[in-house]
Amino acid sequence: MYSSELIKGTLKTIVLNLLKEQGRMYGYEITQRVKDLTNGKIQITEGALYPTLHSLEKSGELETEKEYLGKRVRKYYTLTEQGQTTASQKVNELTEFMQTMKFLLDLDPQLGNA
Amino acid sequence: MYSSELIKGTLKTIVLNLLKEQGRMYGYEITQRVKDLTNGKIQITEGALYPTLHSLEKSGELETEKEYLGKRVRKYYTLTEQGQTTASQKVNELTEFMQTMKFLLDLDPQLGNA
DNA sequence: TTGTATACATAAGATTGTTATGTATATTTG
DNA sequence: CAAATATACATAACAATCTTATGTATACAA
Repeated sequence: MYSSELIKGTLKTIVLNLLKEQGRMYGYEITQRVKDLTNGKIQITEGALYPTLHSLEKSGELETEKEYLGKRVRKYYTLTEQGQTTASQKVNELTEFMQTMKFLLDLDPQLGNA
Repeated sequence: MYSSELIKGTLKTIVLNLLKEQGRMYGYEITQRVKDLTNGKIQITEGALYPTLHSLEKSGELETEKEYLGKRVRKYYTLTEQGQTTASQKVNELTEFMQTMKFLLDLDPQLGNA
């Protein structure tokens, strides 16, 4: 598990990117998928995820449809067109940021990028 | 300039690493060095830096000596032994986190690490 | 002499996470 | 079958950490 400060600021990007690749997911599924994909190293808490999903929906990046499994409810999220654009931008920004950080930490001196 | 959320959680690592490489720096110098090294893409604000330096000093990672240039004061920071250990740990953690994030964002599918 | 740079510091406010709690159904296990 | 665990949503109190604004003070450039 990584110290939680690191995850700050990347959560929206993770969610948007996952939805871009998977097409349609519900909240709980996102937490499990991220946990699986990272061998438990990144664990999104529900207290962080649900407010983030609501916020992304409010700002027009996501739309929802409810589905009923027997009596239980699931809220599926999909990217809007705007959300697709935002997803790409966020991923690009994070990628560039990580390259800059690598350079700053002298981990990839040969790259010479900044 | 990167959106500021991304910098959250990496500031301590940046500072500790810089001091590890440079040996001795003062606050303002750190802001300028980071700005230069990243072509202005990462700009540490003083409102973020000084509290961080004070916190790192309080927790025993840094020690200070004052220097006077005429009438002006400068506070030079150096890593303690504990600070050197912390610096390495933080850099390692951030590096691993970035690899995990890369994998999660599917930027390096061939690596297969997580 | 006025603006910009250097150099420190702190406080109010915003953002975004953790931890705790709540509700409710479904499934597994002793 | 009862109890624990997993699924699935949600929100609130609290904490950490950043931005923005403000303050003090000296040095230098236009």
